[in-house]
Amino acid sequence: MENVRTRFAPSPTGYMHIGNLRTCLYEYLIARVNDGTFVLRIEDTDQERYVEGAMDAVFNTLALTGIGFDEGPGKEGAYGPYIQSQRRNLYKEYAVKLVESGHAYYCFCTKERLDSLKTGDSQLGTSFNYDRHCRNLSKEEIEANLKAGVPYVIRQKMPVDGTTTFSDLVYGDITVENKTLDDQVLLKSDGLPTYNFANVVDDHLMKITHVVRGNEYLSSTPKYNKLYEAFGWEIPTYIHLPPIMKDAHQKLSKRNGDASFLDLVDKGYLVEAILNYIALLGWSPGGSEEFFTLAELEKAFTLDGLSKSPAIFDIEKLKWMNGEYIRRMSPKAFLEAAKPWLTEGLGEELAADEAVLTKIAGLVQPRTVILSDIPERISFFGNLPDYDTVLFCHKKMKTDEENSLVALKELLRFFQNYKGVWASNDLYGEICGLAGTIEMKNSQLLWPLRTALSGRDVSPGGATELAEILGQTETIRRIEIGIDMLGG
RNA sequence: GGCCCCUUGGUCAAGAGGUUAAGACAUCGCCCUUUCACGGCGGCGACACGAGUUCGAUUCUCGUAGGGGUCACCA
Repeated sequence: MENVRTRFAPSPTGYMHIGNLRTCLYEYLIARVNDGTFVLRIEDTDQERYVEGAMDAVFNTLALTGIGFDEGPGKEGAYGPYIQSQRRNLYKEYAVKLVESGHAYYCFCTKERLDSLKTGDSQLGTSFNYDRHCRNLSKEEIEANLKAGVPYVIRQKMPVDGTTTFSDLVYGDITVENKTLDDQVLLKSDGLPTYNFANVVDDHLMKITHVVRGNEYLSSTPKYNKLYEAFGWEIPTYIHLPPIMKDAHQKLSKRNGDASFLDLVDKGYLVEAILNYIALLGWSPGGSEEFFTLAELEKAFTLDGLSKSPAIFDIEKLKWMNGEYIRRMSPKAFLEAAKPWLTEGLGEELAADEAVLTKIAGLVQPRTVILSDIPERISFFGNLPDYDTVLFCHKKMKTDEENSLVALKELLRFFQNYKGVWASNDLYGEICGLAGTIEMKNSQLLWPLRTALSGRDVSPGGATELAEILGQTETIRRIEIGIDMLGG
């Protein structure tokens, strides 16, 4: 089999959103699974829409995800350059070739004429198609216009009747009537190619075998095929992907911050989890295994698992998967990843204590869904928040303000005299023992303790786990505060 | 509006003529438990509709409805 070559061809007009990334991922995987080549090509022929920094976003995203390209900017292969603006002089030659072979023609129509055609059409409620005014100009007219320097574009000459059928790997065979095909512009009056034209020329020149893109291109694909045929080039395999939706009606858009890959990373989603989740949006591995690393996807990916219908981006499932990835990390890896967030929650000073940091990380790891949850949940370690004494009342724990006060007084005495090992398990055992001797339920000591230590209705870890981290002095101080608040 | 595409629970999705129509997320309940979370067990919940083909259609065909895409000298 010939060498499979796929390409990711972003235009630098904004950041990478989840939909772009998924397309990129699939293109990469199709190459990998076939031992093929993955090419990165930057399509920047529209100078007006160019966005500063957009190229960096592409490179950063690829670097972060581990999706490596085999050829592209900075990694020249045999078919460069890989930035379209650096190929600008290449396309005209091909457009002219098409004119000569009778598959395209010069068009001298003015913008004004085209505009009036359009408004006429929209009044009729029909779609706009160029009226082919210049399609049959005489040789003399063309020569004269060119000589006089009249601005022109080159248009593709579409067949007037018959049908065109193309084959897509996910959508099957699709047939359209040729009369619906517009004589589209190939070369703009500035001498640069349109996207559709540059795409075909570049894909051919770069020997792309599998064209993977969003299904919004489904309706222009017949025009592509006519171009390939006109040149006598081999038509690539098409793989059109359904969109990723924000809800039932709207595609994920660049406007929405959540749709940006880099934003999700900033919010504390793990790169691996995002990649794994989006791989599953529009592709099914067949079995029931849902967890795939990039390396595993490179082996497991199959074209027949691709779906035709749009998928809604479900942040809830991503969250779940992110939590799973976090729980599967080694404590060391988690500490590493969570460090900035832990520091934010604890403050520089407390976070500098490696032992404390490690313990808190241990408490927080099984409870974390996204990293950005962390700071808020652990801030009480550094500063006891103001809290209301109703927190001491818990029906199931059988506590109220009255018996909580009793409990805290007992606990204060206990901690003041405690000489044993300052570790959660030891403390837990001792406190349960104490409960027995003063005839209270374990929970009637533990709940008030946890409340006094955290000032929160929920905390990552139980009473003695918090005490272990807080240390004896701080534990005593917080119990005294609790007693004070309960009017003791 | 023309043309093209899509349609299995709230969401992602298996299934490709005969299944009690998988699984996952979410949700609900129970258990575990020093709060929360984790974990375990269980519940609720779907083939858009109508014809046709067939002994039999979620699965094939045609319509209808709903949704999406596309109709630029943008990509």
